[in-house]
Amino acid sequence: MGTTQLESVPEPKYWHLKTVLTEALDSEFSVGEILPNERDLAARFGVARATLRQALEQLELEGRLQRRRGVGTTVAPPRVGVAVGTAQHAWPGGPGDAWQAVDVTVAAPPAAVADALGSGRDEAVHIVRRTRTTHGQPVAAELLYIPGSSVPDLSAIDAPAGPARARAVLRELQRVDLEGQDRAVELGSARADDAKELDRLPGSPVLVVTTRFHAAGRTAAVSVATYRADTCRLTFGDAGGVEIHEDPQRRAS
Amino acid sequence: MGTTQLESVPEPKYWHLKTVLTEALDSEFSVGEILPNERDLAARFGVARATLRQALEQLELEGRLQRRRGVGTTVAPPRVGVAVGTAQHAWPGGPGDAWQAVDVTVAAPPAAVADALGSGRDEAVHIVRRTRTTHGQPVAAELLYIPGSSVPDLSAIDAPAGPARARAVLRELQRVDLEGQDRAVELGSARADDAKELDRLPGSPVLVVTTRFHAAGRTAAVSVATYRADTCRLTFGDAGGVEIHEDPQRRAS
DNA sequence: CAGTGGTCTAGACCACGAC
DNA sequence: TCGTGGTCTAGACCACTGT
Repeated sequence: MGTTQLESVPEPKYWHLKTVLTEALDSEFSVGEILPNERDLAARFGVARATLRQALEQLELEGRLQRRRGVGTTVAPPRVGVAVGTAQHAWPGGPGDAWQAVDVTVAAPPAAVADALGSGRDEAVHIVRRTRTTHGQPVAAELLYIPGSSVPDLSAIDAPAGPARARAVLRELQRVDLEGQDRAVELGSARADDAKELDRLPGSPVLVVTTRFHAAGRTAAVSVATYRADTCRLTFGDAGGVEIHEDPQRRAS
Repeated sequence: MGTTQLESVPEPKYWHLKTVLTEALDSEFSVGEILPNERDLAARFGVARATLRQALEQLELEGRLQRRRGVGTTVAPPRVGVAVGTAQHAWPGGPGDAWQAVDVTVAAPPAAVADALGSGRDEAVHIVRRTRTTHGQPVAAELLYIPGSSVPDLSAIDAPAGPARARAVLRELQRVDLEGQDRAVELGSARADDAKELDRLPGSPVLVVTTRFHAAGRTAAVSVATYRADTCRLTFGDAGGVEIHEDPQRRAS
């Protein structure tokens, strides 16, 4: 008898749906095109709307679709390559920095950040909020934690709250000798405040990039940047080169 | 009257649930502990099981929970820091490499990889499969695409299919002068084959690390590595230093 | 076998965007 | 006001794990 494993592991419907939709996206749709609404699509495929949504959610996670409440579902453009590893050994806010300062506050950081900074858990630090855009679209929101000991001359600053004051704090930072930095990338979900900056719903998947800046033999600042996982591909260029513009996981047609 | 935005934006139930569960995890549960099953939890919170699951899914995405069919839901240990940026300017398979070769085949790569290699879309390349484990747990699966032109002396290899032959191909690679490499990280979902290696369900979120190796003025190899997003934090150490062991997004208690 | 998480259904109502 | 995606319900059955 044929021991060829035939249908012995039935594929979930949403998984099969995803495959079908992926192929349709590759061959029959162009970037920006609007798909039929979820109720129509579900009816067309003969499944419940929840099942159809499970497939759409995965495609959105993979950056193939973009869904907006009140508008519809559109075919997403290829992910944008966002340089993260460039300008190594440079403080944030230096020349060529891709970020835009928003404001600065003084408050106690999250416990994990306080530990990284080696400061007390209730010790207040400067918290600079910055955003990053590419092609006019917001791609990342950042919180930059700077202990007062890293910017000693801040007392002279009299800029009012807002971007001007944030930039003033960053300018002070440039005066310190930066010895090195290290980074970590992990998956997270957008907090309410970040989601707002990124024009996404809270809970959307984000790539969290944590950078520690070392100076004077200790951690002088910590940056926690959240990038939109649906639209971004983080690039770490060790050597100059052209960007990969297509999803390497995407199968050959 | 009071323009203080009071409850004008009601929080979704699953979002509130997630907050409550997060706090409970922080204060009342320890790593490895088993949570009540989904039906009981849903009843306890007075919501439908689907709503409860929406909260659990996000917590799993954030690496706080681990769910296994037929077993239950457990409190996940903190994410493992996995070094990705170390041993720069070294071919895969060199000394100190954390990967384990599984086998090697010859086939045409996905279109995106073929483009990166500058080879024809139907041109076959060597495809080395490798896996990576930490603390006994599988954390990543890799496909390494090597054009025949990068390993010219392969004809002499007579190792049988399997790990031995894969290692032989990698050994040939070491003979070429590596000029540089660049990397990209993005969010993806596990294909069926990778999911199996990673002991996860197909579609699970993964961090896809694409590395291009440059030699002789061209791209000599491309690696596509998929890391379990739930258990891994990818580290790019530019400077020696201690790892951050806690989730920096996690709020202070 | 019993118990768990995974999939699926057929509805309902809500929040948002555009007109 | 209308159409969209987002949330939620109360069930059902399936696939897997351990005993």
